[in-house]
Amino acid sequence: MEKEDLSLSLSLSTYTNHFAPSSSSSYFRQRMQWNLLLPSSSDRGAGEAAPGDEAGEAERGGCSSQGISDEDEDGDGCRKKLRLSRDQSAVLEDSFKEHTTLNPKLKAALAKQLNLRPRQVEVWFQNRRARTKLKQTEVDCEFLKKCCENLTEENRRLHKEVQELRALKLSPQVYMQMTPPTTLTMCPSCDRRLSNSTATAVSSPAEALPQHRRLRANESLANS
DNA sequence: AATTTCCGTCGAATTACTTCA
DNA sequence: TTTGAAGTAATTCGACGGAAA
Repeated sequence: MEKEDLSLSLSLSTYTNHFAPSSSSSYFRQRMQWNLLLPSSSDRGAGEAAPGDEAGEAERGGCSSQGISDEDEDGDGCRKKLRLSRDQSAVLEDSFKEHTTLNPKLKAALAKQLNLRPRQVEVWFQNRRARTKLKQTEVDCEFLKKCCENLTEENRRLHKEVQELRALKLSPQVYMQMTPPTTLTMCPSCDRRLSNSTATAVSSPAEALPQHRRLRANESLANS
């Protein structure tokens, strides 16, 4: 189901570390399950961040777009950036683990629970998907780089081998002692590779990468 | 049944802002 | 204190699919 979260942990951990929600994952998961069904008034909104809480920073700046009132959508046109509180991020994150896409019902429920506008929830999910994709791209890129290095090395080795064989051919004494090429069914290199091939998990990026993508494609299908 | 229009959502690109080293 | 980089919320735009007319 959630393979991509592996790749996400990189970026997200740096982000969530700001808020240091140590071991709060299960707490939030549970909380979300309850709250999505029973949005509680005790759930403080971002704008109501307690003093000393990191969430308080969300209100810095005077015209925060945080808060649920729809009248302040743009108003003076200022685009103050809110910082989602630790709680808000955790709930959204948990929700994203369940579904990477939103349906209108979930969007509304999350918005209500988190005291955000539905649009903000929508934007968060969009950006979150974008981050997921970016991370996956980085992982794919690293993998291809490794494959490229391996192939380069293999190519170098084969070139060397060809040179050695040519040298042998030019040396008559050694050459005459060799088995005629017509009876050579498999060169040593190929032979070696053949015996190794079963032990190689992934033989080419072309094989492995599509599998990456297939997994994710299946996941998104399952989520839709 | 086929076409058009509207609406909601998406991804991609970009901007604007915050935080931190 | 200033500055640049990184992270991310928000905006814009074009594409697409589904529902209604």
